[in-house]
Amino acid sequence: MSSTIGTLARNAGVNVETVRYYQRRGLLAEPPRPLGGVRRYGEEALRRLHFIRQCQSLGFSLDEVGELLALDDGRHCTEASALAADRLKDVRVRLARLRRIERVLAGLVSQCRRSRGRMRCPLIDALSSGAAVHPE
Amino acid sequence: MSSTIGTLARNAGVNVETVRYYQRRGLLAEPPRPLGGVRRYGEEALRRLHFIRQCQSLGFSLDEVGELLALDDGRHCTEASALAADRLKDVRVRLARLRRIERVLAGLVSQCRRSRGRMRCPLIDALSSGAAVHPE
DNA sequence: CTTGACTCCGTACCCAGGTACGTCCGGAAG
DNA sequence: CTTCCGGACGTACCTGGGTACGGAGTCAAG
Repeated sequence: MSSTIGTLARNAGVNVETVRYYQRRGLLAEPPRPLGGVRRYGEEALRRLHFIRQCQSLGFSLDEVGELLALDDGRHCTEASALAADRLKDVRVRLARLRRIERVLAGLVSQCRRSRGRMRCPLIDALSSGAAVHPE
Repeated sequence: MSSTIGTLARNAGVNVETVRYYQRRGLLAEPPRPLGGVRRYGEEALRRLHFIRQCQSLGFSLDEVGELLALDDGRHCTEASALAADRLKDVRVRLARLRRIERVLAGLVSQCRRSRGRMRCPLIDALSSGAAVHPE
């Protein structure tokens, strides 16, 4: 059940170069090469790639993925959850920021719709003056 | 009331190099230089810098800022609000993505807290298996 | 007149997260 | 045997949004 890098990459849904890149970054082991032959990757490598992608989809950077991998034996729950809590905090900050942006943009767009050419564009004006953009 | 690049940058709260960078990107005019002298920047440049920063704080890329600047006479409300609507759509997509991440991370962290070392770390396990990470 | 702060300009570099390219080499199919 | 695919490896390049460097010129104060 061991595959070449191309098959591994396809199964994991990543590019061959990405697999190599992860190896260069030390996130993925390079299996030994049987004298001039082709490397073979097993289940382990595939699981590892899934792990990395899951982490990324939760917003962990590749550096953080490295830290999580060091805890991969399942026995450092405290450390791992601390890392996740950091990430969560960060996500909440970004969420708040994005919600503000949504509010402001939605307000500007709807002002524009209401004022159909009767005056200067309220959107442009708001951007120029700073009004309504930082309404705290 | 005209200032050198350093003063302008301080007033706008950006780096001198950033001002130059915007000039290179065509977002900011370069005032003529009086034969071997030092360029002078007026109110206009400061307003422009504020405009750019406001746009950025709403998530517009510098390319989009360029488009908005082309509409800066306040008479292209339709185009400007279309741009903003695009941005808003995008913001909402990112918001949804981030909300999912928040949900998953919060769930994992609280599982870890509840299971205090009684088993393999549920966070690491979830990342390895993919369970709970893509719960749609 | 000199010193020190500032400006000008071009170019190179930073970060993440890869992608692309060029060359060589092994293995399998025809 | 040749042909061709795909892997191996190293290096260069990409995007965005800047930052840093270095040598030269300018300006104002002492």
